[in-house]
This record gives sequence, C-alpha cells and structure tokens, in this order.
Amino acid sequence: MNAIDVEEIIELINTKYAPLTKECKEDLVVSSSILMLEKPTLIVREGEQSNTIFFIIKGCARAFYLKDGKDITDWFAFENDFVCAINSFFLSEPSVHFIETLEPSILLQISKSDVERLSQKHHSFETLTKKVVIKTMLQLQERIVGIQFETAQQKYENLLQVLPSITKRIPLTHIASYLGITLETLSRIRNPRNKN
Amino acid sequence: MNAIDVEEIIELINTKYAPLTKECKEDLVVSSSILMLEKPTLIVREGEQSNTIFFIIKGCARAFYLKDGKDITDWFAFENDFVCAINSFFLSEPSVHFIETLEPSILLQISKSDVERLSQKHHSFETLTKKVVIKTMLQLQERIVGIQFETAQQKYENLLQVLPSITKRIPLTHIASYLGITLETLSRIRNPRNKN
DNA sequence: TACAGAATTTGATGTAGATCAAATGTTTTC
DNA sequence: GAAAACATTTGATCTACATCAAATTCTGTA
Repeated sequence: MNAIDVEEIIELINTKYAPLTKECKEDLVVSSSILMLEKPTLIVREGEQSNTIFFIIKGCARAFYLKDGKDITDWFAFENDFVCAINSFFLSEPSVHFIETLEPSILLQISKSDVERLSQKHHSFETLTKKVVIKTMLQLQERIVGIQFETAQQKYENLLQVLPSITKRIPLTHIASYLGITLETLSRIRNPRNKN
Repeated sequence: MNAIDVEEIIELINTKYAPLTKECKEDLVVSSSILMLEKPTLIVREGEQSNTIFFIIKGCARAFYLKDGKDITDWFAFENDFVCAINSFFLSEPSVHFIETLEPSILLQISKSDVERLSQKHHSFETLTKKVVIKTMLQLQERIVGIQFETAQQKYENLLQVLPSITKRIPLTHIASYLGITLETLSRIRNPRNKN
C-alpha cells in the first residue's frame, strides 16, 4: 500500500462535509494520524471509554453490542464515513458498543480532546462536526422509520435501497441483527423461491 | 397567562444547552418570537417545507407521519426541548412529518434563516445548535436500541424509564405507534391481570 | 486439494403480537 | 346533563417470524 497523504484526506473531508479555513486544516493535519489495519480489528471495546473518532479512508466497520450474549450490529460505516462510539465519545461514558473493522482498513483518527480543542478554536471546525452529527442524526431517524411497522422483507428492501451492495461486503448475520430479524428469516427472504 | 420574557427563556437555553455570548443573546432575542397556542394545533404539515425550529416553553408536541393512512408517532417533545421537522429543516426538503402540539402550549420559534445567520455569525450559537443535534442524535440511538429485539412489554417499560409520566400527558394510541406496537397490545400490557 | 470451521440454507414447530370486532369508559359539546 | 365523539379495554382468531435442529455450501489454510 502506498503512503497516505493526510492533507489530501483532509481536503476530501473539507469538500465532502464543510469547508475549513487554511489555519484549521493545518491544525487538523497535526492532530490526525493514520491507522492501517491489515486484519479485522476491534477499535473500540465495550466498557472502555473511547476518546477517538475515526474517518474511514478505505475499508468498513461496524458497531455492535451484546444483548443476552447475542451479537447485535447497530451501525455500519464505509469509505468517507466518520465513526465513533457516540455515547462514549459525546458523553464521556464507558462505551456500550464494540466497533470493529470488517476488512483491511485505513483510518484517520482524531482524539476527542483534539476535536474539542479544534471546535473551540475554529468556528469552521465546529461547523464541520455539526454537519457530521446532523448526517448521523438523519440516518438514525431514517432507520427508525425503516424498521417500525415494516415486514422483514420490507426492512431488507429498505436497506438495499440505501446500501445496494452491502451484501457483498457484510456477512448476513450482521445484516440480520442490524435489521432486527434472525439470520434464518433473512436467508428465506433472500431466496427467490420463497417469493409469494 | 402572563407575558413571556424572551430574554429569560434565552437565559434558560443558555444554561441548559450551551453558553452564548452577550452579543449572540441579543441577536437571538430579536430573531425569536413567541407562539401561544390555546388548542392542539398543527405547527408543521407534511409535504410543506418547514423552516422553523421550536423551543417548548410550556406544553408538549409530537411529530407523526402517515403510513398507509395510519398515524404513526415518531417523536415526543416536552418543556425545554427543541423540536422541528428534522429532514425538512436540515435538508430543505418537504417535510415527511406533521408536528402538532398536544396541550395548550407556549413555544419560542426561530426561522431557519435566522438559525443559519446566527450560526455563521456566532461561534457560540454554532456550539449551541451542535449540542441540540447531539442530544437528538443520542436519543434516536437510544430509541433504536430500545426497539430492536425487545418484547412489547420491554419496550413499554424502557419508555417509562425515560419518560415516567408520559401516560398522563399522551394518549395511548400515540404511545403505541411510537413503540411500534398496536393500541390493543399496549392496553393488554398495561393491564396487571395479564401479567404472566 | 482436502479438510476444518464458518456461513448460509432448509425444515418443522411454537408463539408474540397483529387484526378484526365489539363492548365499555371517558370527555367534550351544545 | 344527554348525546356524540373519542379513548381504552376485552375477546377470538390468525400469521409473520422466532426458535431449534440439521443439512449444505463456502472459504481459508495447511
């Protein structure tokens, strides 16, 4: 893998989320570091406080928690998404989630204290983080609408609308728990023979 | 009802959410107006663009949408909460939601253009709005965890944990659709005779 | 290229909660 | 304060999906 140009990544964030001032970008460069993970890796552990936000340059990740010992996926993140343990990061509590990469991944990481410092110092960075939070909020909202009063079939179709190629990258167990259905039901839904 | 002191309300927001500079507060006072609603009233209509955010001084409100003609509650807001049609407000799209007050209510309203102007002009206002969005995001997140893989009974108990007195203010139909269950099921859950 | 472990599919059965329908209780209004 | 409108409860039945169990297919590694 070639070397990663942090400045280039920050330019991408600048374009994709919100414009940053020159000074802010410079500050951000020195506050960011690159994480290269060859294998699937836990980057946030339940019970521990997580003071890092990650930007996915390459690869993907999922947040999950254990409910009665069962692994339940709560969030997927792909290229150009930010991901963090939101409860822990924003409320400084121990994380209820694990977060793991699901592919060899390249991440940009920024610490919470840097995020706070940059947010206070640079209005443009505050605007960026607000944009990221708004995006997440709207996705969560969409997700609730997509799971309430929907059949398993409809939930799956809703998901495919938003992430058409998700099944090529994510094992079905994780998709099933994300949708709030069992693996078996998902399998049956996907089998065209079972179409009514 | 006595006159409402806008400055006092803004002081409350300042304390409860994030500190604002003196200049920002002054700007906010002239951008805010009070809405007094004697009867339950629709304040956002589906299909229309909603460019207003409301702060509930007194009373409560719910956001809802129609799914196959059925009224589904998506959000409750009470005293000291901000409420708006988030898709419409943040994406400038026609609203998918209706929002209505459920009691005689007093609201502070601020237009989207004022919110944007204040956010650009005052770093402290950007911080305030970020805080509001973070709070909403975390509530949505909690809600998803509270509805996935839970029985109707558990969902109801989860809700009571967060809003113990909700049944005193909100009709059961709205609570039922908010939880993703039917009114009949909610009724049976609430009847102690049906305890296993 | 075989084999172990993981991922997915298929089958049989059980159940929580939906749906439909009607009764009862509670507000509002004139 | 009676009638109408609305909110909640109760009952009977039905169904989508869970659960449990086992077979099959896929995937990585030695």
